Amino acid sequence: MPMVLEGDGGRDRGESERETFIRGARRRQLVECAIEVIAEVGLARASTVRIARRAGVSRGVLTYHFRDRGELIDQVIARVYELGAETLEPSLRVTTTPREFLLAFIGSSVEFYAAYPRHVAALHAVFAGFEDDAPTRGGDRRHIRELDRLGELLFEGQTRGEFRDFNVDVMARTIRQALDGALAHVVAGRPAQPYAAELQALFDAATRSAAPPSGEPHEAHDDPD
Amino acid sequence: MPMVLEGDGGRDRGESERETFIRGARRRQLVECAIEVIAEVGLARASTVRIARRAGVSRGVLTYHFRDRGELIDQVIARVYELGAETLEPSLRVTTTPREFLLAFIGSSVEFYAAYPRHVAALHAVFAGFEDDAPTRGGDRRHIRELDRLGELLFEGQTRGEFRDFNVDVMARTIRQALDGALAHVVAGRPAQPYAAELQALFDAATRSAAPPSGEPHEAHDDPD
Amino acid sequence: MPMVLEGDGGRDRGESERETFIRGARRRQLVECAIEVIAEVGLARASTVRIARRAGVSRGVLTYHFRDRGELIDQVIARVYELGAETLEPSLRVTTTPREFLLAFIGSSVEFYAAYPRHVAALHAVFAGFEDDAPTRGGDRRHIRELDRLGELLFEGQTRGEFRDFNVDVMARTIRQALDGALAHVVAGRPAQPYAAELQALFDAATRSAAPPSGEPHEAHDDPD
Amino acid sequence: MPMVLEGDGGRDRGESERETFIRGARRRQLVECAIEVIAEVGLARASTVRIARRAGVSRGVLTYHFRDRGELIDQVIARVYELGAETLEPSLRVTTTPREFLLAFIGSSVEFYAAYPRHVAALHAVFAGFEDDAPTRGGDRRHIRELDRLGELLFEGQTRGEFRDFNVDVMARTIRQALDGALAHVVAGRPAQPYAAELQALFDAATRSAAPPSGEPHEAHDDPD
DNA sequence: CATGAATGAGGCTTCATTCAT
DNA sequence: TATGAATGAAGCCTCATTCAT
Repeated sequence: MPMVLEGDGGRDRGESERETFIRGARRRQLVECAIEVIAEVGLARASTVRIARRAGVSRGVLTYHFRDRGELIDQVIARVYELGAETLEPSLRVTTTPREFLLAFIGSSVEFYAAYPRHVAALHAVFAGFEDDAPTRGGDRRHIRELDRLGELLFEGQTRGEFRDFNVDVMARTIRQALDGALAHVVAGRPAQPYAAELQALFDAATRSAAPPSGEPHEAHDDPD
Repeated sequence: MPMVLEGDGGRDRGESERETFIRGARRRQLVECAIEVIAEVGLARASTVRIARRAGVSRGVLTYHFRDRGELIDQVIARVYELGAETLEPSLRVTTTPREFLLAFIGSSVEFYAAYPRHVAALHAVFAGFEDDAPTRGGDRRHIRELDRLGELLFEGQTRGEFRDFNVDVMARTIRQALDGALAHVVAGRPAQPYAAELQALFDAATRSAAPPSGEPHEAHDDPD
Repeated sequence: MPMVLEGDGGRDRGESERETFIRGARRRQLVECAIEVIAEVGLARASTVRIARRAGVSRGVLTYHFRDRGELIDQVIARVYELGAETLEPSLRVTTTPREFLLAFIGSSVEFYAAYPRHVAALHAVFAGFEDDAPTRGGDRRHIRELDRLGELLFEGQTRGEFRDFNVDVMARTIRQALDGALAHVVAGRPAQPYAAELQALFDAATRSAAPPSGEPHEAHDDPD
Repeated sequence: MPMVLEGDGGRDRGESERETFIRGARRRQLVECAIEVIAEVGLARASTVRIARRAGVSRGVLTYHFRDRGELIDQVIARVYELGAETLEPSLRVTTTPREFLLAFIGSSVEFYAAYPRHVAALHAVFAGFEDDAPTRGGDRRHIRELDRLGELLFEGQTRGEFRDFNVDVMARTIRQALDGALAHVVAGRPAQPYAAELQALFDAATRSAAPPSGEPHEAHDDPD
């Protein structure tokens, strides 16, 4: 979940275009509080009362600004994605090859985690808790789109000959999972940069197309789907 | 969490209440039901009433056989670890080098997921939900031990020269995360074997030391010392 | 409640005259366990499971020997009254005047508490908890009879001129309450004999018919009923 | 427990949540309902649902206004102590000697019981039920303070020569118990005043020193020192 | 805009009791 | 006689939500 490749920065834009400024500010503030609480106690324990208490407002405010607890959670997701996009995009834009992109993606993702550990932890907790909620939620689709996007880049690398002939979906998913692992590391308060460097080296080694020795160490490159 | 390297097979066995055979059978049956429900709806939504309904018994039966919801969950953890140990051990015992061990570990882990997708999904859900529950749970320590164990093997591989000079903790954590990804894939009903093969290739590439002698990528070179 | 003037020693005699000896022994043992548990944790928390555990038997045994939890409690009451009668009667029989009787009654009651603090505490807890149970319980009536009995003796003392002209019911009730206070003192582990001596002096002073000074310190000796 | 010598009138007032007027009124109303229910069925059977039903509100209202059932009970205790202090203080303030104080204390205590029989019965039930609940409760300490206070007065009476040389703790405890007996009498619907007069006479007789000068039983002899 | 008040569903647990063996 | 197994009622609590002000 922590992978953020694109962000539309506040969905619902246009749903009620005439958002008063104060209303918007209030909403953002509440979303920040929700993020903190979720990061600290998990999604299930992040009750509206707890979030309201953190914000120093009454319970009703939440249901006033957000029709639903669900909508609040959606805004949490949107906010973190927005932040993620802001953080990642500059680094990614300057890359020129798939390999560079991959390394930059890993590196700036971890940097993002280090810069906003609570935000990302909250997002992670939200996705981890979604098995408990309604099966289809806003963020999930975004999530899928991300996997697709990373997949496209890996595929492009293979086409260019930069990457070896791995299954793109497996690799994309594994990268995502590896970054989740980095998140746990960072959230635990341990140094981010070395972890990022290790991951970069790991996936560089895992993807690069050094002439594979004959003898086929492992079978099957069939589409695992 | 899906990594299972060791299992003590039924914790608390004989703790002052001798296990009647029938009692043991009932408990196992209830644990299986709990596993199914947790796998389907997640830990938080796996209420005692839902589990009891699944088992076709009254709610009280659960608190009769398990002092606590917590104890039931503990038994779920124990059961899956037990199964995992049974499944993995044979494959792992016959390995002779760290690399073989690594590949076998990945391969038979995914096999395990394919054989017991619901069980492993339940275990995964349990650990995912633990951030919300009491911080220290029985299975958690087991978990740590696993990471240590895998780390030791990776280190041994580096010592023998089979593996390159990566950070052992990062690699171990990443492997674990990658297997979690495999679990999601398998639970979604997609073929396990090709996914396993891809992961083996991925981590083989990610771990192997420089260019091994051609023709023999890096076959078991049992330290002749 | 701790006042015990008469005991019929095991009511229900004749209800099932052919009580096997073993059955009777079992029942007595269970009653003793119930007494201990009630004395320790109070009536409300003295659940059948706790009592059974204390006795080292299964829960079913209780409902086997006693149709009801209520019947078990009744037996507890009966047992303590029985003990009380055994303890008090010798002391009381040798008295020859109402004043002697009163002092002996107070003294041997407190001795009884000191000899069987847990039993008496259990009885006390049972009566304290009865407001929660069915309003009319076996022991209650016995209780009333006791008050009557003490009242008769006080009245006899007044007739003989040994006692002053107090209201008999009020005095009887107050003596009973004072003994309850002694029970709390004894159960708390503090020395019984001095407390008894003080109570004897107190009620000796309160009842004796020294020529009351004119001037009427207090009005109304009307029947307070 | 029915002895009320001092009351701080509403504990916890202003504890971080300022008492809205309406909120305060609601709370008081609910406390009154709780008092009625407890007086009628005892503490153990005074479930939240019963209290809510009595108040004509939903169960949730209770946990909305009182974090806990325990807090509600605490408020019951506080309320009755508050009432007791209001009732007793005027009578006690005008006394000038320990003996007067003792008689006024007994008299106005019973008056209090007669004025608020249900309230006092509830308090009594609460304390009777506390052996089953958490051992240390708010009101308990207040209780101890009362015994101490009465003890001090008795001691002062001995020092002045008004009272004979009894053990102060035993006498204080016995007075308290005697008042409990009066409560039972009053709650049963029988006339309070004659009972009070009897108790006054009883403890006057029980405490007074030797034979006081005839004609003036023992009128206030303010220590002229 | 904001709040306090109220609601009712849902969850976990304890417990007395019944039943089949 | 004794036991383990099972049941269902009742209690307390948390929580998301609605409503009137």
